[in-house]
Amino acid sequence: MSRLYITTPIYYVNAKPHIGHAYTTVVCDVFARFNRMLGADVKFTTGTDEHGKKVEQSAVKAGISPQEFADNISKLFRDLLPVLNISNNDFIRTTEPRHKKTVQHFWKKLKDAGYIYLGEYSGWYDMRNEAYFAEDELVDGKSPLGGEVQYITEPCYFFKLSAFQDKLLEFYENNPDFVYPVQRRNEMLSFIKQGLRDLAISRTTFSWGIPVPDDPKHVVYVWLDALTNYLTLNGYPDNENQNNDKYWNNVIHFVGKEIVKFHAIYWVAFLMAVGIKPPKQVVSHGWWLSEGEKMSKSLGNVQDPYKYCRLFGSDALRYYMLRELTFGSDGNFALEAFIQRYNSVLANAYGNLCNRVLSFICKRCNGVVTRPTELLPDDEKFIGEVDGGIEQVIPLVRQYNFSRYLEKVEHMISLANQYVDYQKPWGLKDSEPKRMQDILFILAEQIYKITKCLYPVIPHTAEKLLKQLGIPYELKFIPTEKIPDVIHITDIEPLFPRIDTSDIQKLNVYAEG
RNA sequence: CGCGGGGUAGAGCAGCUUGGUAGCUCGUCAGGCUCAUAACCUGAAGGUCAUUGGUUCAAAUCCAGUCCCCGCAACCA
Repeated sequence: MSRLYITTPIYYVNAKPHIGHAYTTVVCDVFARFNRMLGADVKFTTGTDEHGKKVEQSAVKAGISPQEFADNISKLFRDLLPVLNISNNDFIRTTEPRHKKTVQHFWKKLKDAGYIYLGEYSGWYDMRNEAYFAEDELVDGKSPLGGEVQYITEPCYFFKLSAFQDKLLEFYENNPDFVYPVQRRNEMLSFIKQGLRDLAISRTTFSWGIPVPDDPKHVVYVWLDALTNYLTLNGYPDNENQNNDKYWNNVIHFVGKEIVKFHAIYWVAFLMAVGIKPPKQVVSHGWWLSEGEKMSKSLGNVQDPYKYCRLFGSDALRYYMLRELTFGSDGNFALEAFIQRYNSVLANAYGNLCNRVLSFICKRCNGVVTRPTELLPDDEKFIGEVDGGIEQVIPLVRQYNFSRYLEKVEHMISLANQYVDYQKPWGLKDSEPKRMQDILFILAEQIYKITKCLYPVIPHTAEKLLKQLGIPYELKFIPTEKIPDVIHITDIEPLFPRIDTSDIQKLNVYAEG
């Protein structure tokens, strides 16, 4: 059985979760569920990143301890998981003892390997942005980030990143698919080729962090701290030999485009330094704009995932996010587009298809249909097209092409609606009742297959439909999967009730309140 | 010569890596059906794929130039 270890980044607790966090998590969940359905043993993890100066400052501002502050926000991230129906296997907080232990162990390993040295960092320091700049980088006496700067010297541990330039290039050469998509890979390559400078990996200007072993004046740089979570979650250091670990041999890190560098360069170098195999792939996605503009707190247009789940259900949000965005690119999150997709695809095409077929079976066949003894050419054509669709869907998901995957499924739904219209079972109830029930059975079976395809994206509704069909959910997924020879249908209800588009304003008000 | 993304039917997007009938959703118009969540099905109109030039038997797709739009303080997937 193939194993897979899928991770979200751990989310920084400086602010509450927004639609972007939800997106990354949902993408991972869909990928995890799909692979499980194909028979993989999937470990899927997420969590929160809680150390660092910004959290410390925010806590001070809020008048509480950093730990309390982190507790509060971390809870919002954790509580979002069931709301989004996420199937993660673990949730980590960087403030947990198990993680502290891993980070300190990892640090010692890096040091023993000779890749950490004590030096000092001096330069123009932008207090607000916690970053040093060279003289020639300053703009009008301020940092390029706009903050006031002062010249300081601070003792600091460094990681010899410069020693990994050639090794990284070689690694990229040997693993052409390491960074997805290819544009991001090219960015990484040019970054490496520009020349890598040693990385400052400790801080002394604040204390909210994991103390450096044997030198507790320093705390570990947040990114080193955060990245190490992937090891903590895989049992390191108790499970010291990660290179023989089946999960570790198939790690896929899903990340937003802004943090590719940390995963695809720094993290790889850290792991190389201690002799642990780098991840298999870093997969990066784009950003959501909000109603056409960049999402930001100051613009007040941050999209709240809780709101959409409350209004339309998590399945609808999951579907919209995966279908709307071409994976890897930026896209626009808009209520109107959300409702349009919901109504046209989930309500009209899919929901109505299920409803028209199942209620027909209830009304005309007393809820029971049995497998036909023979198929007509039309039936075989239809079934063949659905099976063919499923075969196309699998590679699309493996290639992270979620929007085209759903487009394919939408096409399969359309084929089913065509089949209903063309076969006109309602015209056969008196003349050819046998043929009528054959048609309905075939439809029920294809609906089942289509629903299986949709399951990773809309797990809640998919289970509901299977229940209506009276078929227990099984994880396995075979393109030519068959349902039982006799189907009993009971308790039908619409899967996705139509949204009244004239009520958008009201919906907004309701959602805010 | 700052960096990056983008310009494809009325709107929003896919296709561009691996050149070869321009595709999807919505909208519009005209039919059909009546099982169904006023849903479904069929057909039609609508694109010189920003622009110029080049390569080629053939370019939305490759190459070069030009124009235009968006992002690049912080928060942050």
